[in-house]
Amino acid sequence: MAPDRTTKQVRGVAVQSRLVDTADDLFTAKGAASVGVDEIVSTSGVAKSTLYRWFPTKDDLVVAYLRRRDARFWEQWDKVARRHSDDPLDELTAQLDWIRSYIAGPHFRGCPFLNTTAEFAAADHPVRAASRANKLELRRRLADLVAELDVVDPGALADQIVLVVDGAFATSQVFGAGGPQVRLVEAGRALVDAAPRFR
Amino acid sequence: MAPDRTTKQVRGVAVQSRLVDTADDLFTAKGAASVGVDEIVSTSGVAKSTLYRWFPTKDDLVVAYLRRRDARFWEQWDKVARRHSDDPLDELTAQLDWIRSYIAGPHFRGCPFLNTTAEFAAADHPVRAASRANKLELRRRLADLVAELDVVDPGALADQIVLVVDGAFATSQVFGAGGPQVRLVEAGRALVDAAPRFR
DNA sequence: TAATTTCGCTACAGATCGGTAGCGATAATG
DNA sequence: CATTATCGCTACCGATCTGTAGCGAAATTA
Repeated sequence: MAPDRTTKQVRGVAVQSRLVDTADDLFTAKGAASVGVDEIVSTSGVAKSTLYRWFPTKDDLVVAYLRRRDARFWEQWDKVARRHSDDPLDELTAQLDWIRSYIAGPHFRGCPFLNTTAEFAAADHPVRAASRANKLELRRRLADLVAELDVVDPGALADQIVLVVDGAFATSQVFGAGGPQVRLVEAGRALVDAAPRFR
Repeated sequence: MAPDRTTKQVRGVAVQSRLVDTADDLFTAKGAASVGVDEIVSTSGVAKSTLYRWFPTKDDLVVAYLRRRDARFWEQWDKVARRHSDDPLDELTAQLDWIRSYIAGPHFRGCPFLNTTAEFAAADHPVRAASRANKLELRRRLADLVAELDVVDPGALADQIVLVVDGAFATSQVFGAGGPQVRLVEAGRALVDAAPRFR
C-alpha cells in the first residue's frame, strides 16, 4: 500500500484495515476464538503494539471484524433490493438466492455471526451483541419486506423465513456442499405460499 | 454414589459417567472449547490422571459428550415416534413440538452439535464427525417420516424441514427467549402444506 | 487376608494465551 | 528542516492450556 496519505490518522486507518483484513481471513478459516493475536500479528506484518493501539483488546478486533461483515452483508442486500423494488415477492426470492449462492461460495465457512455466538458463550459478551445486531436487522428487514405481501401475520411469516435462512447458514457447515441449504429459496417460497392470506 | 460394584471395570464406568456428567454441564454453559481440563477435574472431583486414563485426549471427552447427547436425543425421538406411529403428520408435528420445548427449556444453551461444529473449525476434526452423525441421522429420519406423506419430493421436503429445525437451534442462541424459534412447529407444518402432492 | 488394580493428589513440562514496555526507524506535519 | 506521531521489532509478563509422572490410599479380586 503506497504511503501517499495526507494526514497522520490516515496511516492508522490503513493499518486498521489491514488488521481487519487479516483477522477476517484467519477468523473465517479457523474461528475467531481459535486464532491467537500472535498469528494475526505475524500474518499481517503489523506490530503487536500497533494492533493494541487501535484495538485495546482482542474482543474489539473481533467486533470490528463482525461490524465490517455486517456492513457488507447489508450493502449486498441493498443492492438486490434496488433491483427488485417493484415486487416484494421477487425481491424476497432474490434476497434468498444471493444468500444461497453466498453460502455455496468457496470461501464461505459458516455465518460469522452464528459462529462467534457459539464460540463466545457468555450471554453479555460484546461479540454476541455485535452478532445479535445483524440478526435483529435481518428479522426487521424480512418483516418489512413481508409486510408488503397480503399475509395475515407478516411477523410470523418473517420469523419462519428467519428460520430457513439461519438454518441454511448452520447446516451448511455440518453437511458440506450437498446439504439442505440448497433448498433455501424453495423453502422460503413454500413458507410464503402457505401463509394465510386475506384474499 | 455408593461403591457397591462387583467388577473392577465397573469402577471405571462410574468414573467415566461422572466425567461426562461434569463435561456436559460445563460444555453446555461455557462451550466445549472454552472449558479447560483442569476445570473438569476440579469440578468432578476426579483426578486428572484418571481422566486421561479413560479419555486419552480432551477431544475424546468432547466426542463422548456428543455421543451421549446424540443417544438421548434419539431416545426422546423414539419415545415420541412410538406415541404417533399411526399418523406421520401427527408424529412430525409432535417431533417438532418437543424440539421446540427442548429449545425453550431453561438449561438449553444451543444445539451441542452446531455449537461444537462452530468451535472446532478444522474440517476433519473428530468432534465435527460426531456432530455430523447427529445431523445426518436427523435428515435421514425426517426423510423416512416425510416419505409416508403423499408429497412428490420427500427428500426436498425433508431438507426444508431440516432448515427450520437447525434454524430454530441456531437463532435461539442469538435472539433469546422470544426469538423466531417459537415458530418451529408452524413453520414445519407450513412447509408440509406447501409441498407439491400427487393427489 | 494378600495381591492387584484403580483411585485422588501433587507437581511438573512445554506451549500458547492476551497484553505490556521500550527500542530505533519511518513517515507525516507545520 | 525540525517536530511529532506512528511504525515494526524484540523481549517479556503472568496466566492458562493439554498432557505426563509418581506417590500413597482405597477398593476390588482371588
